[in-house]
Amino acid sequence: MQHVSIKDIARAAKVSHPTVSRALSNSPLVKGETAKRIRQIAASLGYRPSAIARSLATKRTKTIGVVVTSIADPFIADVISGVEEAANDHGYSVFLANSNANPDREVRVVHSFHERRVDGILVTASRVGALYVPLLSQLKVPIVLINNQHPDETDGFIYSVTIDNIKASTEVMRHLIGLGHKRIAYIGDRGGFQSDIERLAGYRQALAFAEYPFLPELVVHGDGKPEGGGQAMERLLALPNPPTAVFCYNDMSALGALRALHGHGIKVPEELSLVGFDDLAIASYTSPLLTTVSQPKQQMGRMAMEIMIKLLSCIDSKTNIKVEGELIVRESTAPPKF
Amino acid sequence: MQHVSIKDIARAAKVSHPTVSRALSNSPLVKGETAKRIRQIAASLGYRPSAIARSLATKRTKTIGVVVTSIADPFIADVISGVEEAANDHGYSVFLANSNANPDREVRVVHSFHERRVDGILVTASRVGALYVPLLSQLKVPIVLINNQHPDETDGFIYSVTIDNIKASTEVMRHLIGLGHKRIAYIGDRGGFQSDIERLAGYRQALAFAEYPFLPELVVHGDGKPEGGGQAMERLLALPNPPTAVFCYNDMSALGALRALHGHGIKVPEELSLVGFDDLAIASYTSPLLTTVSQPKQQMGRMAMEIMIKLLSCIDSKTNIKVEGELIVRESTAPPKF
DNA sequence: GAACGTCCTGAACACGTGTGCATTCTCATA
DNA sequence: TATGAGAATGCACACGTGTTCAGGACGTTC
Repeated sequence: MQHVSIKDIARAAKVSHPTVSRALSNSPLVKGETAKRIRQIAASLGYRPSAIARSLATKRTKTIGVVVTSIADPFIADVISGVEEAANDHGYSVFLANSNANPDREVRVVHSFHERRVDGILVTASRVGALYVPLLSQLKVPIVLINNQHPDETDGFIYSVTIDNIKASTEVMRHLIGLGHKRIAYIGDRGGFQSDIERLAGYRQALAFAEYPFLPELVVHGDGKPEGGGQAMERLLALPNPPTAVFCYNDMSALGALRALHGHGIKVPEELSLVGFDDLAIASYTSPLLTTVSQPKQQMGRMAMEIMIKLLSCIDSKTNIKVEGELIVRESTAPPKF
Repeated sequence: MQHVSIKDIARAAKVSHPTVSRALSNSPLVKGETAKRIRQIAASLGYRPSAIARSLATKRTKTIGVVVTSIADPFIADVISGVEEAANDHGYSVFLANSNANPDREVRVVHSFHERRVDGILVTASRVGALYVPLLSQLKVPIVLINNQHPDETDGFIYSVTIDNIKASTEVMRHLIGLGHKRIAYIGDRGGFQSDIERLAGYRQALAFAEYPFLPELVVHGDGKPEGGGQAMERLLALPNPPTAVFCYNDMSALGALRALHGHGIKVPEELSLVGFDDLAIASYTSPLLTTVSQPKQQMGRMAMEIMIKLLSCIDSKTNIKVEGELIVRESTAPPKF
């Protein structure tokens, strides 16, 4: 006999197993004295209830499936950290699965979650493509997206937590404009991510507000990674009239840009100002330290999980929560030199 | 009716539910023709078997619990990535839980895994304290440790995957000694981690082999994080005769050391050589690029999971697997200047 | 002393799947 | 045609928990 069951306890206590079940769930239906005795016996036998059997009976697994595009992404890792913590606090466990942005794998992951009868699904930073939404909705399970990278197809059953990209982006631009910069470039991402689109929108709004012209040649695209950021920066430097400040879609792009600048012997921030986005740990250890936008990553994960738990308790929640980023001014920005 | 069950299929196919069960598991006991018809009906009804019910019947959940000290640690995140991938490949799902090195939480996590009847438990980079081992062994479930930070208390039922710290460490030292360094310092960790002890042992072995004296003042302790690394470096710089090369317990410590050196205007590697350990992504984006030891992080995770799966298939496996690190020489090491 | 209400307990069943065993069906052989 | 073997199927139960309902024990009231 591998595990002790409530029947074993029942035998030892000379009662029936439903009584044990009730005693252990502190039901008022069982006499205090008996309940106490049963609980003592359960403890002495080292009883641990089977979540499996309980799930089968109650049709709730207290389990959340979390899909990530990559766990190795430090941004996502932080978010997951908050997700797991909140889940644990409420007695939920998380199934972690990464899709690697691979459609086949995404399908397998969702099927796996379905078979395991998760109570809800959390998706971080995914594009939730055409393929994905019907699959998910078919499960009839609450879904919360974190930093959704798709316009907005909430049919009412999809909830989300995202950062207010436009606001954060205009704040970055206000900072640069306030320092006196006039030729400000934007290094974006390539894939048409929603966050990229919004940050670019903020960039343009701020330019318009300051009555600066929007110059298409100052918007170039990387790939969200250092390689692409470096290449994008090279293209900016090759312009007849290069920018004096560059706002990058994310810190990884900024890292690549920084390396390219190092390679050209261009001093940051004396000759060129650089801003990132995300405030990854690495941003505090570059030289110069990177000015960037901090997102409350752990908190976003926690909020997403708490929305989920509310939904599962049938407490309705706000559909789309926007959190605010915070501009962290470090050493990579300064007034232009002339 | 939320989910379709094999009974629903049985009704539609006018057979009994055991026949459906057998047909869907490709049992040879059911006639090919009938099996095909049943599978078609199952597909058309969108049937997904309940892993819960199956687990209850078979007493195997195809589920692995993974305990980490922190998901936000980039090293661990990479390991987990390999773990999850291997698990997915074999039809297993992973429960992720972080302990934050908090004993209360550790206990809760293990209990949670126990109740969920996981088939096995994976622990990364944990100290597996006195509290922990009996708890885990009590579950009578295979356990695989990754980078275990505790001497060795494998009572036969604990398996592990670790890096060969001593070998990697002596290789680092051979590199530095080969460059001509004679005063080489070691910035260690504080907690008495096994990996720290072993890397220090490799340091001493290499010194002995080269017939250099071991100087206690050249061994200082940080905390495995940039702050501690920086402070440790400050102490080394304050010595009457500072080292010409510094070998750091890990990249995070090296990062802090590098900042301290920047602060003092000491050029790396011209005036002082610096080596890290782990080859975190960040090591490729510092300036200068950090010479360090690369560990096959994802692969280690994958191997650990594959050992686990072997164990669950009753195929015995090597108890302790050691993988080799690789010295990555980048820009932070050079011959001493005099 | 009977009727009634309250409090507690146990019997029976449900959840969805897997499996040992008995049973039926099919077909070839005697 | 009867018999047997072997293939195909169904019956019954198990897994561990929760829940509904019926019923027993006990005390109170008329």
